[in-house]
Amino acid sequence: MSLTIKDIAEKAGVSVATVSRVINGSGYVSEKSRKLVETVIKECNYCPNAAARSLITQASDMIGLVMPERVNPFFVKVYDGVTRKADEQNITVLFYKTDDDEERQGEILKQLKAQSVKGVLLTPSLYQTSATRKMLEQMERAGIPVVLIDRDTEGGDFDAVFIDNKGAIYKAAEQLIQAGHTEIAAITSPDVSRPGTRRQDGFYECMKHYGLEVRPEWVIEGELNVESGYQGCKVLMEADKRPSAIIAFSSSELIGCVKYLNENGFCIGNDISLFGFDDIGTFPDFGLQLSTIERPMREMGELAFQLLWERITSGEKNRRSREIILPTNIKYTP
Amino acid sequence: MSLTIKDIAEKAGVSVATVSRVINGSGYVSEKSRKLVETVIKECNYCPNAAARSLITQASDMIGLVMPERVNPFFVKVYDGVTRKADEQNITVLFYKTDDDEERQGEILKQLKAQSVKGVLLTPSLYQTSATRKMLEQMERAGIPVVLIDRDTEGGDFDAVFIDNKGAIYKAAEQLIQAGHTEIAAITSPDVSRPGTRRQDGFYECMKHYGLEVRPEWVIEGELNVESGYQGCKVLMEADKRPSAIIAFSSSELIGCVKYLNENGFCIGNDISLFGFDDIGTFPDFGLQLSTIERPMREMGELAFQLLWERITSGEKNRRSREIILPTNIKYTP
DNA sequence: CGACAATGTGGAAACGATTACACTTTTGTG
DNA sequence: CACAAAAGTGTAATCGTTTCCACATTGTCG
Repeated sequence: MSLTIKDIAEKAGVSVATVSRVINGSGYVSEKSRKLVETVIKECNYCPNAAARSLITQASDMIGLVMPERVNPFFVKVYDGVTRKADEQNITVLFYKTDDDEERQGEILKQLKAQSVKGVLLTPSLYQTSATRKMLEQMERAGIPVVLIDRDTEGGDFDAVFIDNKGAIYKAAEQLIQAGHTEIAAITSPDVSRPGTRRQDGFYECMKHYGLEVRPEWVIEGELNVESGYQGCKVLMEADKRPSAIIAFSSSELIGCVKYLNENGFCIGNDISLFGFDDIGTFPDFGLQLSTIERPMREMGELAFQLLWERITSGEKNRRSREIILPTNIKYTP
Repeated sequence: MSLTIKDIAEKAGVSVATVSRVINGSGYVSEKSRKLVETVIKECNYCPNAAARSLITQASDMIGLVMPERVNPFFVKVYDGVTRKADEQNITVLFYKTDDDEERQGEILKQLKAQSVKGVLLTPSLYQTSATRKMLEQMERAGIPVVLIDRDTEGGDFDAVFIDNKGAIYKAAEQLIQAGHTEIAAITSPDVSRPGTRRQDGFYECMKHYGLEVRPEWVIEGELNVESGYQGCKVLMEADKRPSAIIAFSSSELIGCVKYLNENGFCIGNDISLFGFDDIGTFPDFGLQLSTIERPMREMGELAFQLLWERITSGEKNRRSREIILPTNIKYTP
């Protein structure tokens, strides 16, 4: 159908081997041949067939990025970071979502291996079965490095990039305490995931450290969505005793709080202090007086890619696995 | 390295042809052989090499999605729509960004062709040179269908999905007029792109239709970013004669307006009415009284994929090219 | 000048799948 | 029961590259 290397060879009056050498810049090629072949290639707008090349070299110029979701702002920004660095190396990123479905995740990994990707960046699904384990082992054996993002996996020691979720909530609570707050409530994220439990740890640890009581009725279990933030906030504000500050453990819950407070005539930053994660935009732009915890999401993606790239290029040396824990940044608005 | 079809054939005691037939569900295979091969495949977790398959069939299970940016909320949502539908067909989407660079765009298209993608979804870069034209022609000839998204291209008639940008601004202005506004200002988007000019058309047309004057100093040229919205709003509000309503032609400019108005103590919806595109979240959640134009971005991606898919599966029949113009949805908040 | 390295080139064997073709066995039909 | 059609199987060619190897040419040095 399309032009092949053979056509180019014929047009240039050389052998396919020579054309190949020109394309890959390998082996000996005379200046004359090189120039000749190059002009023919340009003229014909020839582009070597990726499949054929991949088949013989047992490699491709792709990596896989496997995450639970695709539109969630957190993952979008991580994706952005990854592609920024990947673009630099002319690597194509295959972005797959698992919907936190283990089965699906296994299939995706299998497919990625079939595509001969150079490596895989993975945010493992919450619950783990053997399917993934099996595939990860196979990738390992096939020399396809894996780097984890944001979530841990049991067994297998991989390079990984995490966010300091515990420290984030700790710092947020500390900030509030230092500003004089003692009655602090939390709308948590579910503790099925590591990030979730770490955030809870941070909260309890900070409160304990400063000798403050954690009222059980002031710890509301959120569900990572706007609605649960709204309802949680409602419960807190309608209680006999109101907290003076609320920490929302996710951006959706934070928005839920904002929504409730706005609808019910509370003045944020005055009637109640709000703290939360911010994946959305910049709240101050909207005239909202609340404090946020900022996670370096893009940087996370960039680092993950770099870790992976080192593994890919270093060829199995350097076998101790590295774990990077990125600090968050507090934007405090009194 | 990995298991090949040959290994499976040996283990199952059949020929590679039979294994291949089982995998592809083609040709005659006895029930006995089928079961046997299937269990061996499952046992070994075998997955056929994508490159080899692609090489012989001259096809892949991928399509290309080529857009100016990757993190812009508009494109993210279109991407979401595309992948939703693509997932259903087990198609992998290669998402490339051009940065509105023609050169780059040409390279990407070339690469996509090298990958034997099944089709391409494209939002062409603003300025067009011959590189893209050349590649599009080549794709056409190679039987790779192309569907345009959001932006037009000169020459070549492709299937396309657009948003009714003219109607959007027209309806917005109309809404304001019917609510009694006569002094309406606009912060436009640059008229280098089709969507940009169409929006301007809508504004002028509506004002003309209702016999209202368009004051030149009330039409500020924005630049699709927060800063230009902020500055534009500032100019409008500091003028001797203030408009009673502002239409921002993009979401970033809208945020810029909100920011300026908040910082300077204006009450949105009271001192001034605001209308704009909304790619961000839902402003009412943040307690903001402003009206927005909602574009069906995800639907746009879904439709674009469907158009492409029909082209891919229908094999060159149905050659009149279709153009879909999607209506926007006005969320008016008095 | 002869030997040996360095440089340049092309032929042909891979890579791992699909599939046309030939062949054997089973089934169906009058 | 004969004979055609249908069902089942395997061999080998093929896709478009890369790369090993053999070979030819040139340059260098004792």
